[in-house]
Amino acid sequence: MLDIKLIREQPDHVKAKMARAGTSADVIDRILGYDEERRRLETEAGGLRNERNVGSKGMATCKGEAEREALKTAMRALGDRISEIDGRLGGINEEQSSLMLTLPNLPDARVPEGRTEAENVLVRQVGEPRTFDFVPKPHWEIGANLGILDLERGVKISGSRFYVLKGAGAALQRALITFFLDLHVHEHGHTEIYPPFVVKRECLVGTSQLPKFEDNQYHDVEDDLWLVPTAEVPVTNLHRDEILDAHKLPIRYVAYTPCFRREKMSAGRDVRGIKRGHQFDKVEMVRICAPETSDAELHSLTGHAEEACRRLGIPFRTMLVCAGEKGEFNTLQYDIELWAPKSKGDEGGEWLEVSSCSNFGDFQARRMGLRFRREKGAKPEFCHTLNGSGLALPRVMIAVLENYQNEDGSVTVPPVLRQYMSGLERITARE
RNA sequence: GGAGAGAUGGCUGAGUGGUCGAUAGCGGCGGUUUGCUAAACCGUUGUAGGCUUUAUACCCUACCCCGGGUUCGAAUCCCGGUCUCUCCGCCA
Repeated sequence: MLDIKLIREQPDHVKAKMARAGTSADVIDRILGYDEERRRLETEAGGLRNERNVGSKGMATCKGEAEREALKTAMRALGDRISEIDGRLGGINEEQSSLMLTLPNLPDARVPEGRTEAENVLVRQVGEPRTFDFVPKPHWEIGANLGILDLERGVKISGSRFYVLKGAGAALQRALITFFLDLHVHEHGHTEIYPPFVVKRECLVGTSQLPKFEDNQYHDVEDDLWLVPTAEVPVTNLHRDEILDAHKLPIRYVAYTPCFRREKMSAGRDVRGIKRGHQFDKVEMVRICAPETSDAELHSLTGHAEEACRRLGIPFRTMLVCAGEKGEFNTLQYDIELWAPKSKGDEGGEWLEVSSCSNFGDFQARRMGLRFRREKGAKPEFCHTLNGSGLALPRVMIAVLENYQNEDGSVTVPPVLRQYMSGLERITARE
């Protein structure tokens, strides 16, 4: 959420920045209209309340009965006017705040211009795609041949875009999760969190999935609980409505959770394999910090995600995401992509997005009342929040299977994962 | 799931219709005293909006879990909800 004062004082600046991501400026004018009306009514109601408070105090020390009745009548009239104004105020507040909740964030000046993925800017690439001396297979074939990935039975029990991992496939996923957690906890200084996998509505509002992306969420209507689409939601909301001591910042959390997404919009896209499903596992890093350190935090966060890729020994590249492609609620976003040589089947390989590292500035913090205090007696200020995957599992699985495949159909286990797989060096077909 | 109790400032805990943003204690902060520490004493100590103003000053308003209601007036009375605790039942 943006600061209403900023909108009020620099509307043209706000409009110009929002235009970069293709957002219309009309909504700003509507908000300003509501804001002006709101403040006018609040001032009016405040004055009337003051009048009533003074009058009511006089009531206790009133002398004559006639005077008392007259005062009572006058106060009752005042009360009626106040409730009338409050009624209008309630409506206006609701209109204004629901508009405020739909506004995007203002992009950082470093966000490149552009509408599509093609306009993202390459920041760095590490490693070169492997050249094969045999014809490599896509992961769905590798997985099926090894008996570690069962797409058909996933569909049978849960519907399209669900899959089953089996044997060494399930173990590989578990190894990746543990590897990522250990890396970010023991070497990158994060505290591990195990959060609930369902949250209240207000949490989704806090991190901005609601109201905008309601149709992408799995929602239990009976208890109004929502399956988390990412660990970002429960973990960032851990400190909602809190005022943190400055010396506790930055807070660095890492959490493994499954993620649930309807992905209604993308029917027909990325249908082959396990690239895009309704349920996937992810290890997510979340940071809460003071405003002046969030840029450094974003870069360390991105570096930590890159390190996970580096240790897997798979080529990756880091992209600075352009205005039209980045998440509309962050200020700056880096995507990290792992090379997958046959992910598009006969069309060949592609860079798979396995992490998205974003700085949200105070946007989420405002929505969830997440503040900190620099020192005793100082005014509370909004924190900055960030998050980034470290990493998203199915796509890492794709990259591992496709990059580490051998001519005989087996898959070499990346050295860094072997300690998490009872020393297994190679996944081969089994009964 | 059943029965009962409760929710008040950073914490503990008073307050049952007006003089209550709220007694008191603890903690915190400032000060006095003081070889040091401790103790004692004095003072101070919430959030947000109106509101960027020379000023974190003054003033006004709201907030005692949340939402409604009664009333001239609600922390206090009534209704609904949420959460917590105790006991019982059930269960990884």
